[in-house]
Amino acid sequence: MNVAADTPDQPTLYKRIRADIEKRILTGEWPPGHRIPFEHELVARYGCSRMTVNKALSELAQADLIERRRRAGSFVRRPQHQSAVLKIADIRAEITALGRGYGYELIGRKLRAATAADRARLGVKKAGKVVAITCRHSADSVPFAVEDRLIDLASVPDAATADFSGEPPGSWLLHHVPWTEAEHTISAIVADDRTAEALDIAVGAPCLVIDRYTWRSARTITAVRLLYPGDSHRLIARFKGG
Amino acid sequence: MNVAADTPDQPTLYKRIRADIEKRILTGEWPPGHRIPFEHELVARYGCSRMTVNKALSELAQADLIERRRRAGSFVRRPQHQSAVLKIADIRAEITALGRGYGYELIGRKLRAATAADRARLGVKKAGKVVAITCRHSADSVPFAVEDRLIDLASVPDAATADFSGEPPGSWLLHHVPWTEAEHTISAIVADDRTAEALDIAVGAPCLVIDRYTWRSARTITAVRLLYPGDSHRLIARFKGG
DNA sequence: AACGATTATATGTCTAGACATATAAGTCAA
DNA sequence: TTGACTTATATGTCTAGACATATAATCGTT
Repeated sequence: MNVAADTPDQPTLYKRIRADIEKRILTGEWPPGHRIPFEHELVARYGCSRMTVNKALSELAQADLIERRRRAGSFVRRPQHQSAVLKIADIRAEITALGRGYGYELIGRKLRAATAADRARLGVKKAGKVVAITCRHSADSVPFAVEDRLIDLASVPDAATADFSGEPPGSWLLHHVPWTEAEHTISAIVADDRTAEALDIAVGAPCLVIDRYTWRSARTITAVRLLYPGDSHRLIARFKGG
Repeated sequence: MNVAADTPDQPTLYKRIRADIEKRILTGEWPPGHRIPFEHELVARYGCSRMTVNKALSELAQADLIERRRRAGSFVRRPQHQSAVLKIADIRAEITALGRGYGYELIGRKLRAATAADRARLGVKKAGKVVAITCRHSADSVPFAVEDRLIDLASVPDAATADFSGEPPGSWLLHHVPWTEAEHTISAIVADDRTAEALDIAVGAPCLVIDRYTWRSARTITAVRLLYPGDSHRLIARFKGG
């Protein structure tokens, strides 16, 4: 009954069905708009029950490779082309992955009542206290990135007493505030005097900027700006689409 | 039997189970490492069959919110923190989304045998022909981005005769080569003479650079470099993690 | 030709079982 | 204490059905 009973079915059947279809889509054998065989046809082809086929197709639909339409069938989707997965690694992990020695240095730390600028940056309206932190990450003692961060104490009271001289605030927050959401904005600037000195680069040299705004259940946690020397740092994003 | 029989079960049951668990994770009620109720416990709680619970948990595992371990149970995962979804829209879509008028201008187009530099950029070893294109995208007649592209004719023969004077090569490729994979590298540079003139910005002004390398079934299609004025362009990436 | 009602059908969800399998935990011997 | 063996159990996959539902296609009427 099973057409492929002779092949070594190491992966489970539904995974094989999913891989078979994905391959045909990715190689272009089934171009966008092509109708995939109906579930009952795949049931006949693979000699399995409908639930098994359904699981394979559901996962393909979840991955946006196909679109499923009631009564009509399942169709290969037009490539999406707009979303890529961007790896924004922890800076320490990034540096150690390069086989270089990680260094961290706290430059400044202030606890203050939120100024108007602080509130705008955090996107909060109510007055409150914040911690402002400036620090530097280095690779083999060469400046790698400078970090300028604001933490909302209303959301993370523990940050008031935390000691950031030994542990970077990003890492501290990761262990104290689980499951946040964030938005990154990537842009480019040229180094001003302060930035140039902190990164040990020339004034006017290009810098890659990552602004990260983090919240948790609609509550602001932290806003951070990371500045990287533009000629030495790269962000990699991969995607599947068109 | 169904505990929530009184609630309006608009979404299907497995979606409600998934949403219930996701909410507890995202609010921190179930922190990383916490063991989620066993499938048989959820079966009892929701009064449904195991397959329904299993579908909910499988999707949560696929989204990396939980980790499933045989014999041990399902556990809330530590936030990932490294992957964000980056929206890299089609430039025309991006400009029209801003409510501005899109303009396109072909600056140069050459068909030539691949030089050593071309082969390095495309990541191919064999000699062959390529099309090199330089063009500019503008918003309300203001330069928005300059594009410098190489297309491998061995993979896309039609590009040899395509007319790129009216249609941007990115858009043309999208309609002629379905389902590709790509890698983006984002960096920052300062504008040199040529770039400054093309973007109508000052020499030494910061530029955001996106290098996109596209392939299809292990076959190179195109390599493109997009240069944006660094102070006016922003890339946004969203993610769920820590 | 245009519109409204009916029907057929592919997907969406669910059930109540089944056996496979990895592995945590317990057992026992060296 | 350690290592080898056994056992219990939670997940992984699958079946052979079922009914619900959205909608493409058909039919009938104006």
